[in-house]
Amino acid sequence: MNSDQLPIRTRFAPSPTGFMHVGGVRTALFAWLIAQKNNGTFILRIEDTDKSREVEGSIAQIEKSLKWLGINWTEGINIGGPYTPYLQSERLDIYKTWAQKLVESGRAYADPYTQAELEQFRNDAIANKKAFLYRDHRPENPSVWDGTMPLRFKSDPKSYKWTDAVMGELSTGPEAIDDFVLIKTDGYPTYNFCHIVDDMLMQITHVLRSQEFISSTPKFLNLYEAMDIQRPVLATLPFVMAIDGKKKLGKRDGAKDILEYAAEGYLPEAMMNFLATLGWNDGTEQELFAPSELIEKFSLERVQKSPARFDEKRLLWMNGQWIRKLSLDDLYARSTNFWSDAANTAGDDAKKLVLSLVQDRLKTLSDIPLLTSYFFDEPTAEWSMIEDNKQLNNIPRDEITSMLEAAKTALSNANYDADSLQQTLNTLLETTGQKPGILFSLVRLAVSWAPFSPALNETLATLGHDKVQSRLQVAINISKE
RNA sequence: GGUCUCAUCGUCUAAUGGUUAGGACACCAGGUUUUCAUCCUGGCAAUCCGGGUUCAAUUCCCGGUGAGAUCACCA
Repeated sequence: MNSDQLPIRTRFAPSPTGFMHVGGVRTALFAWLIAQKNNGTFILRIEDTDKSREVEGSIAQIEKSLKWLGINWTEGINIGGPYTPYLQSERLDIYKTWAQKLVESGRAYADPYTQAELEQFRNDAIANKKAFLYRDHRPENPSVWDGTMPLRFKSDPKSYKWTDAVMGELSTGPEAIDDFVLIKTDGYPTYNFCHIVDDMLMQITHVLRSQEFISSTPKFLNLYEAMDIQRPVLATLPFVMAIDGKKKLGKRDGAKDILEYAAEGYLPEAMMNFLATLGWNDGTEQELFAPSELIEKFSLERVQKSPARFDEKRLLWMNGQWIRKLSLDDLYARSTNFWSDAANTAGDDAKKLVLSLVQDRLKTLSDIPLLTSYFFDEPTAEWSMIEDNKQLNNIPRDEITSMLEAAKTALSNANYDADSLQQTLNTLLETTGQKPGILFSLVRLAVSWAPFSPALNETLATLGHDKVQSRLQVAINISKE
């Protein structure tokens, strides 16, 4: 807790067991924000000590996810730093050294029992309605640890009170402390042991982790004492819950890969904003925070203690807000992978112009094809759209035809800029004596055959004279059938 | 079962020993010469329950209830 004067160093230390979901990313984000805010260092360490759970390609996936969000590490995997290596499987000698120290100080011993014997102890405890504690079965004269048996921590059960930077005052009784395994028989350390060693050696000042670790914290406190090391600031983050479930968001419960959101056209700014404000706020009524504002304003003290549901509707709204904040050039640069094939045959200027019309209508970048298709592809006329339209469904066919013809004539001589076209359309309203709700609806459908589109004058201007003329002619022909 | 944590609108949250308990998302209704979106206006909607302390409790205390976590040679 006396880490205030030290340079702030935080870490994110995931296991390579698959993709990253929003819960994990939020933990990384908060740790990163603390480091950024304090001009500290954010470290990426990989905890690959369970070979059976390892998933091929996970590390690359984790790196890609963090990079997409803009969470950059300046020390760690693939970068190096003063405490290399940052892959735990390459640090086995280090853990062995520290384990040996515990053996020598009498705080670790070889576990003589088989799995079956352990199982028996456990079952007996359950049968007697007692909590199972390994330390009730400590061997009297443990043999020398040669690596063929698990190495266990010889705990010193006691009550603890400690302060968590998020949760506040926490306490437990001695029952929470047991002799846990430090080194497994495969030679790898357990998380419980190696993260303590690494955090110490890597000079980590703030340890942020998710709520499931709160009940193992007393074990860590006990080990810190046994190893005589000053513990870092501990911060426990509440869970991110699935929106419909009551369980923490996890891969089994349908949590999505963060990169799926990228593929669906969410902006990293929106995702970061959303995750940061899921369980944190700055005390004002501000909802939208740019990354730089988050860095400036974030604090662990204002992190919520209770779990939060992951509300994708709020994320969607936020994404729309962030899309609208982008300059057209920036938006265009980010839209590269989202255009339809037909759109991609058009030039940059054409696409950019269309994009400017739909920017306010986008919730995600993947809405682009749906909102812009008729600018690049000839739409298929669906007369039912006129028959089902509540403004148009009572109008006789011949009147529809004559309106379309009048529009075609008026527009054939128009100047194709938005202002002139609005003039033309207004004049057309007068000459036909129609209400805008009728005439504009009809023309809009005839040139787009889309359920929605930008303002009519802008749509026409963007389509251009030739497309407008030919599409109106198609509509006229159908109206006469 | 043991241990531990949490509890304000449907959701994310603000606030305070005295407020009409505020904002945002979602939803509903109206407005902006068509539609959809944006934008604007309005509406709906919350302090888990019971005791105590107090002139006053959503806020402090205790007890319930509910929810969650953990009890691995996983992290």
